[in-house]
Amino acid sequence: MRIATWNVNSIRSRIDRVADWLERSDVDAVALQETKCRDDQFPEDRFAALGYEVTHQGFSQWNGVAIVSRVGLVDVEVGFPGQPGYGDPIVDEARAIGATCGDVRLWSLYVPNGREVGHEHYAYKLDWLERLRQAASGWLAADPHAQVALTGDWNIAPQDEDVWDMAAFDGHTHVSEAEREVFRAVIDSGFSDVVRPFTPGPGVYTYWDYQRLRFAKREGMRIDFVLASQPLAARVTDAMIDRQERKGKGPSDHAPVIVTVS
DNA sequence: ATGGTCGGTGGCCGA
Repeated sequence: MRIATWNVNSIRSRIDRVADWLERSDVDAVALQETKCRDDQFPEDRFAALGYEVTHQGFSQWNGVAIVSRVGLVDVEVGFPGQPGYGDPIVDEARAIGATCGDVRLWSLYVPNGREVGHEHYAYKLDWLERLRQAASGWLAADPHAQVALTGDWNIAPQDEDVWDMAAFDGHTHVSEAEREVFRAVIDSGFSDVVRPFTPGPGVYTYWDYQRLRFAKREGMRIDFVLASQPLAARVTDAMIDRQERKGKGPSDHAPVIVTVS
């Protein structure tokens, strides 16, 4: 079984590329982020034509998460228990959706960006991650054999080598100690990054800003992760970051991350 | 050269 995660930066503008990629990638279940559409705008028929079921949560042009699967898609959970909202008034955001695909409990997560250290959105990001950690920790406590994959755009570069130049990020989000601390706390709750062992750095990234020729200059960030519960991690036989998908006409600014599970 | 690009939108905001 092959599972993947991909921040597509608008599913409507990317659908042709995503469909082409699905056809040749032999991926069974994909978590998508930043679909940037409402449920009724999601191009479900394009996935159905390729033999994939879809579940999606999207309210507007912001955020939006989906799971696409050809190995079953059951027990859909929109949002995780305790997931915070944002804004004034506080409203729910489409940033998390879970489903069981095959025997894997797959989560598509779009962690809040944070905007600036000290910003209201930054506090929201930290709270969101801590709440996620609490929920995920609870799932493992309830079932030590749970096959859980927390996948998505985490908007955190956990190590210095996960950005091309730490000096460029001095004082910015994604690299702050508070963000790294809560990311480590998720790991310490019983998950592991199952991609890194197969894609060692430095200089290995999943995201490259559209601006300033970042991709051509190999100046990226590693912010998209597949964190697997230990029982699932033990089954992982391969992983890759499909950076080919960052090339060509009309790419997302993120590459898909693919994991092979025995 | 202190910007540079995308996406969705609607006459900017978010990334």
